[in-house]
Amino acid sequence: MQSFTEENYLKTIYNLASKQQGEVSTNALAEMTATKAASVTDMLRKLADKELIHYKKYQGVRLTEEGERLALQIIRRHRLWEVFLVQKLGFGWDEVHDMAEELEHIRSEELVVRLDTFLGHPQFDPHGDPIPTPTGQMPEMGYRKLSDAEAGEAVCLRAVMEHSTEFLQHLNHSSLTLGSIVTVSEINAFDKSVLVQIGNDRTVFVSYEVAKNLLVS
Amino acid sequence: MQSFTEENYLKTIYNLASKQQGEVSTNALAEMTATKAASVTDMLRKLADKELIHYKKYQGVRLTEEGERLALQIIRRHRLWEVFLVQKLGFGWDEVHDMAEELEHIRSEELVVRLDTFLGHPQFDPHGDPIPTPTGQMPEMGYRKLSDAEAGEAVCLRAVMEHSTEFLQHLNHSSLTLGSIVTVSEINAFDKSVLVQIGNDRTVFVSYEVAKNLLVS
DNA sequence: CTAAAAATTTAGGCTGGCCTAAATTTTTAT
DNA sequence: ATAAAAATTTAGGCCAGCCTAAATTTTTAG
Repeated sequence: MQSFTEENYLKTIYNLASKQQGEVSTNALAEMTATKAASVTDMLRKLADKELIHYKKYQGVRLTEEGERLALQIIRRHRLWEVFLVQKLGFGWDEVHDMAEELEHIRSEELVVRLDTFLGHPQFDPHGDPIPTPTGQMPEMGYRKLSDAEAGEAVCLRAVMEHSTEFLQHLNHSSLTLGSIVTVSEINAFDKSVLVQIGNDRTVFVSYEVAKNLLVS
Repeated sequence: MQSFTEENYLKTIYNLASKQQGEVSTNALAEMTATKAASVTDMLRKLADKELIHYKKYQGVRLTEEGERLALQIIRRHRLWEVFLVQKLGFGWDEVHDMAEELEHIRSEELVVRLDTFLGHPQFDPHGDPIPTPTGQMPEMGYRKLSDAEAGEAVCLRAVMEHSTEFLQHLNHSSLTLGSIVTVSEINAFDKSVLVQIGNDRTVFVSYEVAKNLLVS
């Protein structure tokens, strides 16, 4: 049985690893967990002793199979609770992260099973992220970034890569909603910003910074 | 802001205080929190420093107004989550205590407000305990114990005073359900056990130990 | 290729919440 | 009234998870 803190490290290692290739660095973990590198090193020794990570000094870190299984279990819980908070309690997608961060640690297999059923076995959380299966598989979505689309293309907004309140509220203001079909009408050659058309009437300016964090298909 | 552990002490002090008059003892707290008396003393000093309890050495402990407000807030959360687990997720009333024990510590005012609305502003939890109001009032129910009823009386089962899985499962087996009207048909003079009639056909034996933990009106 | 910079680990220390053993206070029984 | 028993507190210590400062290793720049 892992502590709250150990679970957070596993989840964070998974999330960082999925954004790059190779090992995850101590510093990156320190930044994500809002602690210092020395504290991370302590915890890595502990997780390595429990065989939840592969760890060689100075060489970064990688989850073991068991570590990945646990990480995916925690991410599954997190995403299911986010669905609950948005769909059942009516929170905005920009409000639920911190609460889900706490709810994900509630220790009960049965609770997750029943929550999943109650929610109708959702496939995606409110940010478009796929919900890992009960057996610990992360569905591969094969989305592209909006910033990689070509002018003239019509694409569907599928997910966000950035979960901060500020980013999500910015999308709210721009009427950029998951599930919308948008047409890329113009790509600025200088700053790579994008003009997209939503429906027939509305044209929205999307900066490169934003477009890089929007996944489409 | 209180720690998880501090919240548990406040809740436990409230619960013990409501079952007796006067101050709550260190030993009683040690038993309820499954720790040792010395550890309780440590925590009492801390809570007294924060002015959440009135505490004089060797004299037992009592909540301050602020302490009681916090305790009732935690109890409110606990009972709302129990309603959620039973009514929305379909858990049995004998299965939800430990999960609610964790859920009650999730830190979000807004979450409690929305959960309450989602559940339709319930007045009682699945064990018949009243849910404290948002402003921190504990509704007074004025129930009696079944063990205090007289032969011939018809009473309604309202709540249980013991929340252990074993006790609740025993009630399940005996078809003693909250809301049922039962008639006390006989009180054994020797062991104070009770025979109650449920509906027209069924007669159930209720030991004094059980009758003492059933509240009726 | 090497020296400086960056990243990481080690050493030693802190706090919260727990423990045991010993000391102290209160209660109970004679 | 007082001695024994029970309850409580104090003293000192442990572990998890964090910290800073110093030491070490790796990476990078010239």
